[in-house]
Amino acid sequence: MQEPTPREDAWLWGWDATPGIVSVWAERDGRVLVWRRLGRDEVICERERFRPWALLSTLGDLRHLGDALREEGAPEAVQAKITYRELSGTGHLRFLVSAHDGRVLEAEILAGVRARGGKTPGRLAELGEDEIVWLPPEEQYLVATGRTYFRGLAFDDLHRMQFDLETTGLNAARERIFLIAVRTNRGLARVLDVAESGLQGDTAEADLIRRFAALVRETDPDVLENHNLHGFDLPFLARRAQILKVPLMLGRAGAPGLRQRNAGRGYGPVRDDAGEGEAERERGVRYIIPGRELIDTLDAVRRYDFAARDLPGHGLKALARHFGIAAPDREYIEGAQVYATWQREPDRVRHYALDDVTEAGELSRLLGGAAFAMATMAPRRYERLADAGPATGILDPLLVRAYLYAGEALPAFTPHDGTQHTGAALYLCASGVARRVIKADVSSLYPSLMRQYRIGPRSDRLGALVALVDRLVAQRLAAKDRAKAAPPGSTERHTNEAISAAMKILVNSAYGYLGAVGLTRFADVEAANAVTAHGRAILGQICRALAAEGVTLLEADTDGVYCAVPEGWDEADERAAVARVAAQLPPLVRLEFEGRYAAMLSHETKNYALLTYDDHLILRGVAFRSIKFEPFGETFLNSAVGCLLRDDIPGVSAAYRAMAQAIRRRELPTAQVVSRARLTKTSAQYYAVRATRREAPYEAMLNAGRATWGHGERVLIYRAAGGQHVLWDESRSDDRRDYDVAHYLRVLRDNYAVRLARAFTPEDYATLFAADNQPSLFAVPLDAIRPILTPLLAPEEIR
DNA sequence: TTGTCGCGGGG
DNA sequence: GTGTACGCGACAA
Repeated sequence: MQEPTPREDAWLWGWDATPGIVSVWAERDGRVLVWRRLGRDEVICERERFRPWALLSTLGDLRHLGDALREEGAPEAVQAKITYRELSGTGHLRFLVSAHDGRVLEAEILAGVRARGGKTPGRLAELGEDEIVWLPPEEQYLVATGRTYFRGLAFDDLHRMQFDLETTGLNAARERIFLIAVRTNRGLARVLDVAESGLQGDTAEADLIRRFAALVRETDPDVLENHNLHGFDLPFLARRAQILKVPLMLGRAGAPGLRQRNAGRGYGPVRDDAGEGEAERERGVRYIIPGRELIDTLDAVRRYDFAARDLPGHGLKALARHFGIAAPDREYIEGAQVYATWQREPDRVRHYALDDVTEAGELSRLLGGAAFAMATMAPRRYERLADAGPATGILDPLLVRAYLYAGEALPAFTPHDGTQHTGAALYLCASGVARRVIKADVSSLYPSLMRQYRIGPRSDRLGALVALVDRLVAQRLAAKDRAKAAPPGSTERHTNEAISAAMKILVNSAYGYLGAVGLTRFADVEAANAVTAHGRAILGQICRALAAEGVTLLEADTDGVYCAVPEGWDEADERAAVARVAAQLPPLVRLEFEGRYAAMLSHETKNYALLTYDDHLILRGVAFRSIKFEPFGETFLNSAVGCLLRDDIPGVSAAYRAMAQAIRRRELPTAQVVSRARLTKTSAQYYAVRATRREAPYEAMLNAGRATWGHGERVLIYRAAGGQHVLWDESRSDDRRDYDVAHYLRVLRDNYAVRLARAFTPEDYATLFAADNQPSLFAVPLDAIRPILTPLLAPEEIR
């Protein structure tokens, strides 16, 4: 492999060492404000100028300038209105033009385009991507200077403020803010609310917003953050401030008010859940403030879950519990109950809101490091990198900067030639119960293949994408080693884990970049297909080689294989077999021993249960875990599948009979049979369609005497004897247990017991899950029943 | 039944 | 000046 060169490090990190940049605010005219943190309590704002630039495919549209257009370095260039430089290579976008004032540059290019006839664009942004590269001013500045955010800073050096609004409802047009909790990573924790002011109505809310803005300015954080900040708190705050005519001065410079920027639908920020009659708000608007970065922890959560896929949901409370950051005395209040609780027990709501901001801050520290680390690499604002897709939002800017740094012309977008995109391989090789299971997988298969076979975009003359992947992989390994060597909980460890996470995201998006035709400049479907073809071949090779080692294949998916090893093997044997298979693979494709399990229930592709050697049950896939499951079903599945994998077959049957009996005798509390529903129709909408189609959640509302409800309300319902739908109130102390026994017995059988069907012959299954307590006369004794494993696919069939 | 759209979050 | 995934439920055909 090639030695690292300074050039490739400049591609990845930029080249200017200016430390401590925490925010950049640039104007089209070439003025830029740069905030730099020099110490814990010192932030300076530097006023600078940069030379706005654009990259054009032709100088034709600037010919009208005559002598006012000069080549860079020419003697007359100093007085020239616009200068240019022709980049090397064969790329399409080859003229780097610049001016003292970006508005002049824009005006002259537009004048030329209009003079050419045909188009009369009002803004450069309307020109085609094959005619021009015209970045937002901050990015022009960062690309041209080689600077990035946060050099020399650790994540905890940032001054981060979390704030959380408590409101009377979700609709900013008619509901109010009555409380704002504020917290920083430096120990501030404060609740501002309307009660403490003694004011009422508009005056109280306006006063609250003013006090909040004053606290932000006084505290002067670098970052404002919260969970769903862009989707709720900022738009709500902006709307209330507008309605109440309160100047909202939250930034470090400029006029009051939040400015908007467009953002795609991907992160779904602003949507008005107002219900009918309410003006639809534009989707995909985000807010920007000079001098402070606005960070939404929901973005970090989505990015994390994109790879990890192990989150129970994306709500703050569930996340905090999942990551173990919820305090033991955490106050919980249902969203819809917050205001009512405030009127009765204000201190509970204050506690609750402080718990919210505390968890948001912890969550940010836990998952926000990757975006922080990306901001030390890519030439974009931190807040943009925090919500950007890794391919179009990060790799693309890195490549554009790399080409300009190399003085190389950029290619035009590759047109879509209709080539079909081909995908990964997925095989279910056997279903049922297997023992002594191991998982072997290739970490980062696709980028490894890109590196191994030097597969990059055809138009990438510099080979920059594959070079970036090389550097990212090497430096990620180094960061992982540094993290491991650092003490747990230390800044050193956190920083290096964040770098590693960021690099992993970028490495894994390199393949997606290739396939994103029309979205990324260097997209190349054929290259992407070459990668997946190699991937399918490698998976097949791994499967056949493992089978030759004597193991039984269970499931193979993209880059990993579950299989069962023969009786008598110990862990050393397992590792040795995987190592022998790994040795047959190309050097950069690293097959790893990922885990070993006592047993596995293979149900369908991507749906299985595993029992670890320390007796933990892992359920994967919608067949085994879903938010829709009734609690009793979840309980039953856990115990029945647990018994199955522990080889306690009578236990499986006992779990079923016990649950059936608990339902039949109504020993099961009603809370165990409720299911969750979200009311997506308002009461009026439901009345309109009720005649044609009745739906359980709404019928439950009506039966409970609730004639009206809002959009988005979450309810718990169950089916009562006689088929009536009933609303379940968690806070109710009495429990009549009037649920529909026959219905829930069917649910137990058809939705839950059926998940174990692959583990048995049909006869044995019927015996184990007999409808009554008396197994049929012909049935075998329970302890004679053995689980089965059914082969579905021979190793030779995996190609 | 099958296909398409829209959601995930916040009070 | 953006742009995502994936699996699911709701709704329409």
